Amino acid sequence: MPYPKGHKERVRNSILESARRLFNRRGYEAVSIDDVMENAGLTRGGFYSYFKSKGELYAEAVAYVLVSHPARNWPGIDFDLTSDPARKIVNAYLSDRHFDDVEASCPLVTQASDAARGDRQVQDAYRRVLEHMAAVFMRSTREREKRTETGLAVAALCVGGLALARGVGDRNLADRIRKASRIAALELGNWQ
Amino acid sequence: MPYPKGHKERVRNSILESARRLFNRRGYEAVSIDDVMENAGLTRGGFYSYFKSKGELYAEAVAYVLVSHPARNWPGIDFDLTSDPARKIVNAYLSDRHFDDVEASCPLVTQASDAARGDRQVQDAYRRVLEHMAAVFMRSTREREKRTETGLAVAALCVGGLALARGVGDRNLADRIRKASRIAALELGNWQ
DNA sequence: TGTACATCAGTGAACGCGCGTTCACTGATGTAC
DNA sequence: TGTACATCAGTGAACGCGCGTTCACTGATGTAC
Repeated sequence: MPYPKGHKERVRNSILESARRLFNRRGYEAVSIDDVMENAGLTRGGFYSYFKSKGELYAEAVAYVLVSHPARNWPGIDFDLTSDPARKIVNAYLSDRHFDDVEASCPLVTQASDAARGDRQVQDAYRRVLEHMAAVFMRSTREREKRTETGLAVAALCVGGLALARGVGDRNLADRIRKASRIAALELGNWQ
Repeated sequence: MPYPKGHKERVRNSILESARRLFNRRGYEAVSIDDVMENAGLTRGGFYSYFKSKGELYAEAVAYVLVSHPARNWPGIDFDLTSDPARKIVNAYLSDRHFDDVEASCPLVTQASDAARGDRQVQDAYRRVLEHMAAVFMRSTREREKRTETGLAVAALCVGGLALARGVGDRNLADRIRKASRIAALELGNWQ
C-alpha cells in the first residue's frame, strides 16, 4: 500500500469538485477530460483509473453537490436552517449571490438541459438532487395533503426563475424575474 | 437573378427549422453544421452563404419559434386563444404533448443552460421569447399592479416545471411535477 | 419559340485543431528487513 | 535507524475521429436575343 490510506478518495473528490465547477460553467459537451484533470492539478492519463467514462464522471459530478458541502450546498446558505428553512432556502436560491456564482450553483439550474438529454445515470443524479430540495419545502408545508404538490411547485419556481434570469442576459430583467419568483414561491408555501 | 425570387429566404428558413429541431434535441455543442445542413437536405459547404457562424445560426434558431409557427408555437396550442389564453397556455405548456415532443419544444426549456452560457446574440433571442410568453400572462392578470410580477412568475413556474420533469428521467415523478406546477401556476394567476 | 450565356446556389475536398480513450512507462511512496 | 524493493498513482505520447470554417469548382437556372 505505497500511498497513504484515503489518498485515492481525496484525489477522486478533487476531480469531482473540479468537474462540478467546470460543468456548471460550460456544460457537458464543452468541458474536456483534459480540462477537468488539469483543473484538479493532474494530467489526462490518470482519469480512467478513477472513472469509467466522461458520462460516469458527469453523473457523479451532478450529485456531488449533495455530499461535498452539506452546510452550504447553495451560496448564501451557510447559516442555521433549523428554523424557517423553506423561507431561507427560497431567498438564498434566488439571491444575487447564487445568481452570480455560477460555478458553485445548484446543478438543477445549470444542468437542466443536459440532464434532459442525458442517460439514466445523470437523470438519477438529477432526480436525487431535486428530491433533496423538494423535501425541505414539503416538510415546511403545513397542510398535509398539499405537501408534495407545494414542494414540487416551489422547486420548479425557484429553478425556473433562476434559469430564466441567467438566460436573458439583462441584469435588470433578471432581477425582476428573481424578485417575482421569490415572492410567488413564498406565497405558494405560505412562508411570507 | 438566376434563381426564383424568395428562393434564398425559403432555403434559409428550412435551415433554421432544421437547426431549431436539432438544437432542441441535442443542445448547442452536440449539433454540427453538417447535421443541420444534411437535415435540411443540403451539404455543409453552403452554410456560410446563409449564416456568418454557428453562433449566429444558434441565436436565430432560438428566436425562430416566434416567426415559424405563430399559431402553434407550442404543441397542443393550435386552437383559439381569443378567450382565456393564459389558462390554455399553462395547460398546453405542461401537457403530455409538449413534454414528449422535445423537437418542437419551447426553447426556453431546451436552451435554458446554453442560453445562460451564450453570447449577447443568443441571450437577446432568449429574452425576446420569454417576453412574448410573459406578455400573454401579464395581459390576463386582472390586478394592474401585479401584472409584471405574475407574468414573470408564471413563466418561471412553467419553464421550471417542464425542465425538471424532463430532467428526472422518471415518468411518474415527471407527471407529478407537471401537475403540481400547472395547479400552482393557475392559482398564482387566478385562472382556475 | 428556341438557344447561348452569365449568374450564383450549392458541392465536397481540405485546413488545423481538439476530442475521448488507451497504454507502455516513470518515479514517489510505505514496508520489510 | 537506515536501506532495498515492490507497488501503483500519475504521466504523456499516440489512436482514430469529427469539428468549424474556407475555397476552388460545378451545374441548374432565368434572361437576352
